[in-house]
Amino acid sequence: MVIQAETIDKSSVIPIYYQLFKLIEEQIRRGDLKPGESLPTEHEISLRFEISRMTVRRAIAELVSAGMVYAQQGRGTFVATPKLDNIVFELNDFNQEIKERGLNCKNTLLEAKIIRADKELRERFQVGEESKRFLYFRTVFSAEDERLSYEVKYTIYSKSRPILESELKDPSLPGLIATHTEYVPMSAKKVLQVAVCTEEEAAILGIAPNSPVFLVEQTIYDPDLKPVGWSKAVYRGDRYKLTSYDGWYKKD
Amino acid sequence: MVIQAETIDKSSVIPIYYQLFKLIEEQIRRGDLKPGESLPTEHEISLRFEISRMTVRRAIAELVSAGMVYAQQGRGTFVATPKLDNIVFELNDFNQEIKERGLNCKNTLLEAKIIRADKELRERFQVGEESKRFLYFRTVFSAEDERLSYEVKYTIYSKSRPILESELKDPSLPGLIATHTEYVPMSAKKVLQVAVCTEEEAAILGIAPNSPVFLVEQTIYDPDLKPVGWSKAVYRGDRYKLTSYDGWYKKD
DNA sequence: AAGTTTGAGATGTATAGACAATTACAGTTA
DNA sequence: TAACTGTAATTGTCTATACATCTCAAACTT
Repeated sequence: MVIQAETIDKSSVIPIYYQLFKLIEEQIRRGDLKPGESLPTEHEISLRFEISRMTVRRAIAELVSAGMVYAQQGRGTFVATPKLDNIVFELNDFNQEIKERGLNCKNTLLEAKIIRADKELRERFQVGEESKRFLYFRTVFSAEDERLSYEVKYTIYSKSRPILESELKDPSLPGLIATHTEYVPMSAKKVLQVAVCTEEEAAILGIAPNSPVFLVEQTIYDPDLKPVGWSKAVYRGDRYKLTSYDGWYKKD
Repeated sequence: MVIQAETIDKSSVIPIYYQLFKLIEEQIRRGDLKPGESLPTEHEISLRFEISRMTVRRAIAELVSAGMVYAQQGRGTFVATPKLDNIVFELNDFNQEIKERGLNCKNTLLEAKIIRADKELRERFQVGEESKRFLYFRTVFSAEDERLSYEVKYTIYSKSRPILESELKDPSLPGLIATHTEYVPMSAKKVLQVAVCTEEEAAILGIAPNSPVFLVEQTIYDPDLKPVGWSKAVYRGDRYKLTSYDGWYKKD
């Protein structure tokens, strides 16, 4: 991994740490630095640009606080996986807390197949007639043998790869996109609504038809903001709630 | 403003900057340092605790990033005003976007009265038999003459003040607490759930009974984490949705 | 073969000092 | 009086250095 030296101007009015921050940020966004990859060590960077290690640390601190990298004492600094898992309101992964509680939970693959694109799907993905096929997944999330949510996912079919059950360990839409397509999931838009469930959803989740549910529609974008994945998830209204804390006492 | 020196232990395994951070945070929470007030200068703090100015800056940087203080070059560092309006997911004010769109919207006071505390209410506010009375509000929010949400609010009755219609310009729970009680709203806990509306709620909102709705329960706390307000709001499921953007491209 | 120790390399904390940039204010000048 | 000027105070940036702490792997011991 090479960071180019000529892009830092020590005589500029723009602080050096900020220039370095922007430089590394750019590399990550371009994909020159991929998630999981390590940055050069602080020592290396300070030598390459002939700046103090403290200044390098200041730049890295900004990246850490932006959530783009994480540092591990004794190991190094690494590019973070874009946090589609959210801090904001735990919307990203409704199931995060359940998993953290150590409950016996699992994802089950109900169906996975290649489908022909229809007009609606092509519009959603902003693609023309040339994209004929999509991948289609149906999964169920359950904890303690109780089905809690049901999700339908679509992504563009661009790699002919068998769909392995084992991959369902990360059945998230970004995970599936990374595994089964050539696209890089980079950002997400999520819309949360309330709804009453359909007959089909009620049957799958084992609840009464027309029960209230959370409905989360998610669109995943690649670095060029092209939509590369779409999903619709239904969460049992009697099993999920979202809690948020505001103000200065957040952590207590 | 005095920060006490004996509370920093330079030989502790806990970093000095963190001890200082906690110390100042505590002062702000206690109200020893009030919003708008200035902190001692970095130089003063470094002298008082006999630590380096860079270490002081590190502590202050944490406070800045936590949003508790803000620094102005050439002037000083000041305690920030707590923000109960949230950025996280616009949950704080479901109606914020509607208001920003410039729609013709208003809050209507349906009812405001003093009520006797029952057991449930006393438990919710963690008060004993001595607190006999509470304030009770019922309000409706509407836009373009359509009723969109309905909210019930409770707060401790501690000031005998007439309830003025004009005050309903800020009918938020923190606003009502600040106006009608001696308490200072400092933080909030919100729980979002889905539900089907009751007959009463359906009648008020002009929707069918058992329609799906967002249900937001909010508890407001004072600086001592004592609950000083509670509300329950119902939002029409067919009129509200929450959108969030995640990932690194958020700003683009 | 399995466990232990050691050391190199990485990030974390802390210091002391220099200079830059901004603000506020007092003093000077037109 | 009004505008300008300079100076002190304050935060912002940057350096160079020292040592602490953690990780990993190689070397060593049992």
